[in-house]
Amino acid sequence: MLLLTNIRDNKDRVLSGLKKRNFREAADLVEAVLEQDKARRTIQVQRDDASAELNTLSARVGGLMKEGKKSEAEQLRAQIGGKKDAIKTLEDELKAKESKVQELLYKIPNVPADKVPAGTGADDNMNVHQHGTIPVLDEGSLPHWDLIRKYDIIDFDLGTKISGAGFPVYKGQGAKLQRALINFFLDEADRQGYREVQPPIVVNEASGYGTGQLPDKEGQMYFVNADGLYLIPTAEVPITNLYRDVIMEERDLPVRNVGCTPCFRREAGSWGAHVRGLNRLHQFDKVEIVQICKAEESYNTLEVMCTYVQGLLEKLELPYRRLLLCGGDMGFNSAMTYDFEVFSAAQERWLEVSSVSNFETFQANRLKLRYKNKDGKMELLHTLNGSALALPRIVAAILENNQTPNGINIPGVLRPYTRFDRIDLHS
RNA sequence: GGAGAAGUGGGUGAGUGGCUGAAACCAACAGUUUGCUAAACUGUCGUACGGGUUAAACUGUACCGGGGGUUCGAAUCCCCCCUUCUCCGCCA
Repeated sequence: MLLLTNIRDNKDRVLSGLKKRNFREAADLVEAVLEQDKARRTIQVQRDDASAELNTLSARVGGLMKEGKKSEAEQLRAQIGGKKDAIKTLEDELKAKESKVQELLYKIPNVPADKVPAGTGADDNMNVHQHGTIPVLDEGSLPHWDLIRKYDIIDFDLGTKISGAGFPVYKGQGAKLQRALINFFLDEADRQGYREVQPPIVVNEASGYGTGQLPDKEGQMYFVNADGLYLIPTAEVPITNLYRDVIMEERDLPVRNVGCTPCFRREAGSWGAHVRGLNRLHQFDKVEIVQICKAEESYNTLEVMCTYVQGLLEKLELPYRRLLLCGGDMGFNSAMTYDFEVFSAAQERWLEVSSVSNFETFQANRLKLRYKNKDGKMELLHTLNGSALALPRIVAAILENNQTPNGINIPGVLRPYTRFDRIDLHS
């Protein structure tokens, strides 16, 4: 959520920023917010004045009672009675205006950072870094959805039976590969100084609002009706919400947390040609890094997080590229996002395996996540997060890129974790 | 799930209808003193949204777990909800 004061004071900057998102309603929404806010302030002045008067009169009643001037007190009391309705009305109007302003603010996405290019979609993203060589596969090489069948390591049919489409069952070496990747990612993060956390994977409504999944993406989350809880779409939600309503000590900054959780995505109506196999699932595991830092450090932090993600991909020996997302392709909450894509050789496609974002104060404003700065003033912190990494597409790329006639080679860095070097038919 | 108790500022904790935005203590911050550290002393010490000002000063309202209600007036009384603790039950 944007800061109202920011919209008020920097309207033009906000508007030109939002333009990069190709967000058509921006101008109307900003106008509407400012208008409603102005009306709100007018009402607040009236309400405050009326309440002040009531408070003064009430105090006078108290004084008269004390002095024993009962009849005068009674008189005044009767006089006050009539004013209460007016205050009540103003109070209600104020609340209505406040929620109107709030509602509008919820609809305005974050303002992209200066460096973010304008654009409407994936074609306008900037390829800012590429690494590794695209493997050339032998004749007869298979896409991962065939490989998992051949080696019997991931089973979609079983998942469909017990849950539904998009809930695969990992078996044998497939399950071990998953576990190996998770441990590898967590160990790497640990080495970089991230604190490991295991948060709940269902969250309440307030948490959904805190990180911005609500009200925007309500339909994309699984919802446990009986308890009013949402299954998390990413560990970002619980881990960032750890800091909701928190005033940090400066000495405890920056906060660096890592967690691995299952992620649940309904992805309603998004099934199509490119979602076969592991490319898009309803449930998958992801290791997420989350940082909270001071405003002046956040873009440096974003860079550091990206470098870290690149290191992981290089250790896994996967060819990848790093994209700076254009305004039109960025998520609602983000001010700047880099996507990381690995090349999946049999599909001959780039697959997104990580998204690293700086939200600036967009989440912190909702979370009320602040610290007291040098001047003793409350200041919103910046939140960032990134996948490090999402499992399924990494698995897909490893399987496809490393396939040989004799089996699938496990990247060297994972072998201490898998305790096998190759996925083959005899295991 | 059943019974009881409790939720106050960064912390401990006082406060059962007006003089309480809230005592006291601790922590924190600034300063004085001291050869350093420590101690002592003095002062400051909530947040949000407004008004006001070039900026301040100054000033209004709201907030004592959350939401309603009673009252001229609520941290204080009433109702609902949430959370925590204790006991019982159940259970990986």
